[in-house]
Amino acid sequence: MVAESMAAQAQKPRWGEMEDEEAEDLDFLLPPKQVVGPDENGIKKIIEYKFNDEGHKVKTTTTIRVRKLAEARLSKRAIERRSWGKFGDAATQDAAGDNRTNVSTEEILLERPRPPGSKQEETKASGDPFQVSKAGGVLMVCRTCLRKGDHWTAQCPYKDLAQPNFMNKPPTPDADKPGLGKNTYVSPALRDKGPGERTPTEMRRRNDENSVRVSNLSEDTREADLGELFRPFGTVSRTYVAFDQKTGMSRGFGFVNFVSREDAERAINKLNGYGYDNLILRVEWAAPRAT
DNA sequence: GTTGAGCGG
Repeated sequence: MVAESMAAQAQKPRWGEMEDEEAEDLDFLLPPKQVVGPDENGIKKIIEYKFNDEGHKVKTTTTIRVRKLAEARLSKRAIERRSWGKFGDAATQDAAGDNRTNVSTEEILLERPRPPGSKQEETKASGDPFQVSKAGGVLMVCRTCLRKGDHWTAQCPYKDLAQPNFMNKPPTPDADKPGLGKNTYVSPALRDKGPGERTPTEMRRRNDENSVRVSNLSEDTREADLGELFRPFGTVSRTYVAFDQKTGMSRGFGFVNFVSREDAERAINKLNGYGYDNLILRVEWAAPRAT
């Protein structure tokens, strides 16, 4: 049965193979292909024999110039490296058992994966940290200074303090913290700070004073673009593009905050009226945000 | 003409 089908196949070759088989048979009668060179000038000759349409034997000589290593822009070091043996993991693994290439399963969060307002992410019932902490007895954690059980964010003593002098001279609202007697040495890093708390310097506060408003943005301008545009003028602490809550479309304006007011001023002077994405940018000091 | 999100007991 098996032999029969094999015999049938041998007698009746598939049409796609016919030409190849024919050629193979004829090639057997021809002199073998010769390759000469390449010589020191990179000249390589290939001599082949074929049958033309009339069945006559034809000799074909092909001359090609092979690129020398130097022409391929390989440095001497690179040429030398070609003779090295494999090392590292590659020395003990063949191509089949290659585990040097991995597919990453890491989650990469996109900047704006969906328009805001569309309900897709549901907070799991047990996933809310505040629900858990309430049940666990931890009541208040201030988001500004991370102090626990002391005050809420809105009542944080640091909340309304002015930024520059404040950083040089930290206030001491909690001098009576347990374990921090007045005569005990406390390292500068931990001064006026309990475990898990933020020093005033660590607290990130928005600095609206150096806030620059940018308007007439094209609708595909994103925060990263604003960063690139304004970074040359100085350290940018924050960029923001206003998006419509419902449509997710840009509202055509945004804000850039600078660490230094002077940098912000230079950016305003240079970029106001600047052409960007076929639009004329408007750059000015931002008014204090509405409550 | 157009000025920002989050934030609770």
